[in-house]
Formats: sequence, structure tokens, C-alpha cells
Amino acid sequence: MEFIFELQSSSNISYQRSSTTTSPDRYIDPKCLDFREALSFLNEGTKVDSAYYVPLLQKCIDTYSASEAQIIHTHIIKTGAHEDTYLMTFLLNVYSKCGVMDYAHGVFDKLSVKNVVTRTALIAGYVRNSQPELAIEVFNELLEAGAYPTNYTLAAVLSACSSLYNIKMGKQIHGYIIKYQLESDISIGNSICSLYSKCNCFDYAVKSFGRIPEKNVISWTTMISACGDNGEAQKGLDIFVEMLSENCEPNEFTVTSILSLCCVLQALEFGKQVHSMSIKLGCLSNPPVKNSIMYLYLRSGKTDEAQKMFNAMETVSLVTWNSMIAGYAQMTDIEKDVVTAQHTGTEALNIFLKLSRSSMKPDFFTFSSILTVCSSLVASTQGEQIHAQAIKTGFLSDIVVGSALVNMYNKCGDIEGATKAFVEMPTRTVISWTSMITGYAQHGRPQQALQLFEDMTLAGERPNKITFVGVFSACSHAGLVDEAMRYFKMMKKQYKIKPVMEHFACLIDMFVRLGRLQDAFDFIKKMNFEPNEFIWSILIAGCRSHGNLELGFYAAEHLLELKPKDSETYVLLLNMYLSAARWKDVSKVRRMMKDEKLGKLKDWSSISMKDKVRSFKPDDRSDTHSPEMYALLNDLLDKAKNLGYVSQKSLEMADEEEKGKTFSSVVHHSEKLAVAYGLLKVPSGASIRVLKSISMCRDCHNLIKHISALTGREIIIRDSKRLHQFNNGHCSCGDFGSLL
DNA sequence: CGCTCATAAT
Repeated sequence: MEFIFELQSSSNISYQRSSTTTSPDRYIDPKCLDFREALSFLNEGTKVDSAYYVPLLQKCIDTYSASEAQIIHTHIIKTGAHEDTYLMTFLLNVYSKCGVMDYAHGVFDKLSVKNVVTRTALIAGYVRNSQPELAIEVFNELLEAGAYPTNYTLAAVLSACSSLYNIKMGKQIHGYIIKYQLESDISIGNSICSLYSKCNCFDYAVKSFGRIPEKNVISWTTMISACGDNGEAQKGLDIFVEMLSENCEPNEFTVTSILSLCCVLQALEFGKQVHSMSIKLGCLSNPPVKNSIMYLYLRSGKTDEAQKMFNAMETVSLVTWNSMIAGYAQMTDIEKDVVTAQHTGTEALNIFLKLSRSSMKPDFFTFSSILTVCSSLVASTQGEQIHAQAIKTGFLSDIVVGSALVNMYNKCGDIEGATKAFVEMPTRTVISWTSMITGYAQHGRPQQALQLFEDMTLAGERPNKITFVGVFSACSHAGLVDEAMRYFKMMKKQYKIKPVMEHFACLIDMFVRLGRLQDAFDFIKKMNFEPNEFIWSILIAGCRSHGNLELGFYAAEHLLELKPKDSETYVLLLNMYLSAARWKDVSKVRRMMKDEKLGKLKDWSSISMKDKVRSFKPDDRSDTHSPEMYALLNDLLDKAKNLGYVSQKSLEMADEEEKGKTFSSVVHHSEKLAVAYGLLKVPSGASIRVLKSISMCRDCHNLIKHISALTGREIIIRDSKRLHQFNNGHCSCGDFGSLL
């Protein structure tokens, strides 16, 4: 049987070297048979042409099989074919494409002839396998050897510079390219464009793109994703349209880039058109394309659509899982809508659970997304389990995962857990320092927060404006006016950070807590900002607490001028006017709420148990344990009264319209029910953690302080504005803030 | 002869 090599057109190998070995009398087409059969043929000791190995090696690339390549490698040595530089370059490339650079380098070391091509292959290998430093090293060796880089070499080296964000070296290479007039090479032009984009030189990227004489699909795709990377999403879509008008056909890479832009722009309709275009182009079967479409639907709120695609997917990669988890995780912003946050957060946790049960291993993307979900839901039980998993899989050392963990424990009100996670981080960033400083401040440990700030600056880390929000918040908790002013100066003078509204809010909060209302007002006059809703709210809450109604009314007038966009702010005003029996103002505020089309406050609390998230509305009786919960609450209420708790007639939670009903006591706000549920269901000794959609009211705050003392349980409630850690009758918030 | 450039997410 005679065998003639016939390479498939799809294959990018062309190997037609004239044979120096003896022609074998029997050949089996390695493409048509299985690997072992082809090898046993070799094992018979038949002398074969070097070219015989090529399709076998190609198969190793296709199946990403380094071990099979090794077996062939052994045969190559046995038959003496390793003297063939071309074959060995190919083998080097096989190892590189199978992700084993050690083997690839081994092949390189044994080469008798090391030329530009073999070195380029090695450089490209290191670039491909995320070792750009080594790629540069080999490039330097190439130069030292006196060789001239080819356009292949230069493209690969430019890519290494991109990965290292080394714009300096990139520019040197660019200079070389200009000098040798290689700029018109498409691959080089594309690489240059990509380099400038990755190094945040968007203008240069645009210019480089313009200088590519004959743009191909890669050029266009590079430019489009450059727009995405540099926050020019709309421009990316425009360039895509231009690309189509130039009759350049997009491929799967272009489609994924465009879909990513559609996510950023929330351009669902455009995305849908790209969806149908990808069908016409025949690239819908491409897994990344499918992923991107699914993710776009998810991010656009079309969860059913996304879920359908997810369920129907035949190749589910880790990226697919991560996309689903991240997509849901991004919808867990409780400041927007708690109900949605609950639902999507639970969904993300479910998907993570399924992933954990599959054979796939979560990576740092998965961990950081899912930890965000735990933070949002105050789900520390799940968070702890995920922490354990991160340790097991070795992703704990990742800096993003570490910060996400610190953040999770802080948001869940577990300051000990946060401290431990923080200490265990191998390296800390300004983000993790800041998270921890803010954590201490929120947990009512201002001294530790300030100490940590000192540690941070001593460690040489530069604080940013958010760090200072944490610092001021700590000063505010501790009433450290002089310290606060010192830090305020330090921020402006030493760190050249311009004060923003959040800073002023903390400082004003500090004066208010101390009862220095006039100082707070003076401070407002001194700052060159118009106070926002939040600042007026702090003042009004403070005026109520300190019984200074005149200043309160004054602040209220200013607040009303701003036409607040937040229902809670109106309720705060309403309560102030109600308690002063200023009925005219009450109806005025009510009218404004109607005009602004602001709905009622959605009082909503949830508690994350081991296996589920349980949610409660006010006066909720939907749980099977409701009778026990209400009995427990009544019992605690009686006991609290004996300890001096006076049930404040609960004021408006914006539910009641009629004046008569206004002072009716709404006994069972949602967090009371969630706490009761927790007392019954959470193992004794463990803390009870509750998430609440709006600010706690004073009455609930008061009662829960007593409950914490009566039951000896730590109760943590994170509401829409702050964290409350109740222990032995005290709360970490210091009883101040915008309590309704 | 062999080696190159571009994609989805936190």
C-alpha cells in the first residue's frame, strides 16, 4: 500500500521536505487511525520519513496531549530524526501549544542549530503561556547572538511587551520596526495597535490602526476590543459598523468583542442583531460566542433567556459557569432593589453549588464573584464554606480573592473573621487595607481603625480617598475631632487628595454625634460644596436626637429644595414633622412624594441559613414557625419592658395614608421577625445575621439591643445605611445615624 | 520548509 501525504487544507502545516530516509514499504495514514495503532507501527522499528511524524504531532496539538507528544518524541530520537531542525521546531511548537514550556525549552536546548525561527518559536511559546519575562529573555539572547528578528519575532515580542505593560520596550521595538520599514506588515501593525491599547495609550492605538494599509479581520477586531478596554464602547460599535461597510467579514472573535461592548452599553437590541448575525456567519456553535450571548441576556435582565441557553449548552466551560455566577452576582446590589438582590443572589449561590458538585474546579473569578454575593446577602455561613474551598483549591493566595474575603467578613459583620483573613493575606493592597480600616470603623472599633491606618502608611502603602472615608468614619465614631481635622489636613496637603462629599458627610456626622450641631452647620458653610441629600439627612436625624427642632426645620427646608430621589429621606422628614405635629408640612411632604412618583418603603429582611435564604415582610405570617416566632417576640417584649424598654409608638414607615392610622403601632417590622426566626433556628452560640432593605427604625433598634442582652446572642443587622452589631445591650453604631 | 497578531468574566 502506498501512502502519499496529503495535508488537509484546514491544516496550517505544509511539510514537503525531500526525503533523505529510506522509503518505507508500508504506510498507515496517521490521520485516519488511532494514535496507538500508529505508534505500534513505529514500534515495529520501521524507518520512516520525518514527515511521517507531523500529522501525529498535529493531532497532539488538536487534543492538547503533551504525553502523546512525549511518546512520539522518544521515537523521533530512536530513529535519529531529531537531527532534523525543522521537525524539532515543530515539536517545540507542539509542546508550547500543549502548555508544557519546560519540555519545549528542553527541545530548544538540544537543538544543534539555533536560528531565528527556532528562537521565535520559543518566544511565542512563552508569550502564549503567560511567561512574557522569559520571552523577553530569549529575545535578548537572540539579539546577543547577532541575529535579526523577523516580522514573526517582532509580533511575538510586541505581544510580550503588551502582557508586561512595558510601553518603554514596546516603543523601542516600534522604533526598530519603523527603521527597518516593517510597519506595513499586517501582523506587526495589529500587534502595535494592541500594544498601545493595552498600555492605555488609546490615541496611539487609534493612530496605529489608521496606519495599517490593508486591514484584515484581526485589525478590526483588535481596534474594537481596544475601544472596550479603554472605555470607548460606543466608538467600538461605530467601528464595527464601519468594518461591515468596508465589507470585512467578522469572525467569532469580532462577535465576542462586540457582544462585550453591548453589555457595557446595555445595548440589548444591537446585541440581538449580532446574535442573528452570528447565526448567518455560522459561528454560533463557537462556545465563547454562545457564552457572550448568554451573558448579554443575563446582564440585560433576560434571565429566562440566559438560563435557557445555559441549560441547552453542550460544552459548558468554567467561563460559562463564571459568566452565570458573575451575571447574577452583579444584580445583588441591595441599594437598588433588595427583592431582586435576594433572588439573584440565591440563584448565584445555587449555580455555584452545582459547579462545586461538577468535575470542574472554580477559579479566582468564581471565588471573587461568589464572595461578593455572600457579602451582599450577609451570608457568612456560605461565605465560610467558600473560604474553606478557596483554601483547598489554593486560590486563597490570590490577592483579589483575599480582598473579597476580607470584604465578605466585614459586610457580614464578622470583624474577627475579617481580621483573620486580612492577616493571612500574603500581600496587602490599598483595597484590603481600606476594607479593614472601614470594617473596624463600622464595627465601633475606631482606635483599631486608626492604628491600622498608621500601620498602612508605615508599610509604605499610599492611602486613597476611600481610605480616608474610613479614617473619618472612625474619628466620627470615637468623637475625635482634633484627630479628624489633623487627618483632613494630611489628606489635602500630604496626599493631595481633594475632599469629596463622603468625607464631609463623615465629619458632619462626627459633630452631630457629639451634639455639636452648630459646629456641623458651620462646617457645612465652610466647605465649597452644596450639601447633598445624605448630609441634610444626617443633620435632621441629629437634630431629632438632640431635640433641636429649629435647626431641624431649617435643614428640612434645604433638603426639600433638593427634591430627594430617595423614599427614605422623605420618611425621615415625615417623621420629624409628625412628631412635631406640623400637619401642614406633613401633607406637603406627602404631596412631594407623590409628585416624585416615589413608592412606599419596602421593608424587607432576610436571614441566610445554611441551605437557604429566608425572607420576611412586616407582619409576615407565611412561615410554618410563625406562631412560635410571634410567641417568642411577645415574651421578649415583656421581658424588655421589665428592663425599662418603652415601646415608642412607631411613626410612619410610609405605609399609612390616614392621619388616624399614623400613630398606630406597627409592631412587627421585618427585622424583628427575621431575628425571631434566627433565635429559633440558628444554633445557639452562633451569631444571628440579618439583611434589611431600609434603615432600621428607632424602636426596633432599641428593642433589639434589649434582645441581645436578654438572649446573650450577638445580633448583626446590616441595613441600607449602616451596620449594627448588637451585643449585651449595645450597638456598634453608637445609636446615631439616619435612623428612621 | 518551521515561528506571529485578535475574543468572553471580577
